Amino acid sequence: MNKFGSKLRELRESKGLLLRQVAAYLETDTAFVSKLERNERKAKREQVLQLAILFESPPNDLLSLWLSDQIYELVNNEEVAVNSLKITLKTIENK
Amino acid sequence: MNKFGSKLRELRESKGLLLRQVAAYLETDTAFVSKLERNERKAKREQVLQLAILFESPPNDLLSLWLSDQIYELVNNEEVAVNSLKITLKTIENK
DNA sequence: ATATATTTGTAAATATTTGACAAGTCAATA
DNA sequence: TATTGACTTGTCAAATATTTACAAATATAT
Repeated sequence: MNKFGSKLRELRESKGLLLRQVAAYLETDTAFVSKLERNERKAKREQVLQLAILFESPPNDLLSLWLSDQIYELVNNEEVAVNSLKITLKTIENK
Repeated sequence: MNKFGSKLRELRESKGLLLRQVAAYLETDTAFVSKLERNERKAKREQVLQLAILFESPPNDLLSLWLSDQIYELVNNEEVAVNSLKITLKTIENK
């Protein structure tokens, strides 16, 4: 769904930061950050890492949500979504 | 990896078809089909369905491999790949 | 009402993907 | 060894998609 964006908003609000402060940190505008939070735009991998630093959050936690959103976006609507995910998991887990 | 392309080649060879015959069926050229088989090009969803008909193979089987390749391509290289896949699975399975 | 924060819309710039073709390799065999 | 047929590789312009920055709209708070 929008796990990454929701987390971002949660972290931002818990720190009492404004969109424009996060935007400045990422060297972009508030519209972009707003869109990140509502999953209307996709963050670059590098931006996820920067945000992890800003929010003192484990990078892999944010990366997992960020990647998961992308996977969801890819497989969502496909009847074979679950099956395909399982195939991929097996493939990866068997190195 | 290249599950879809490998399956395609396997099916094509088992039917004794030439690349150009499959290409004609898909209204494209042999180079494109060759690239599909070697995962150098991505088939359109519609082409997967056409191929399922040509090879009398269950559409969902081919679609699963086709989608799985795309998921793999997306998460491959990411340390958090497995974790992200599991998150996505849970999200989808809980409807 | 004003000021500040956030969201929405969009046009131009960028980037990515596609499709079609030409030229290449390879293997079989005349 | 020349030819043929099957497949692979490389290129590149056209078609698509994505990104970006900005302006405008809306919402929230004082």
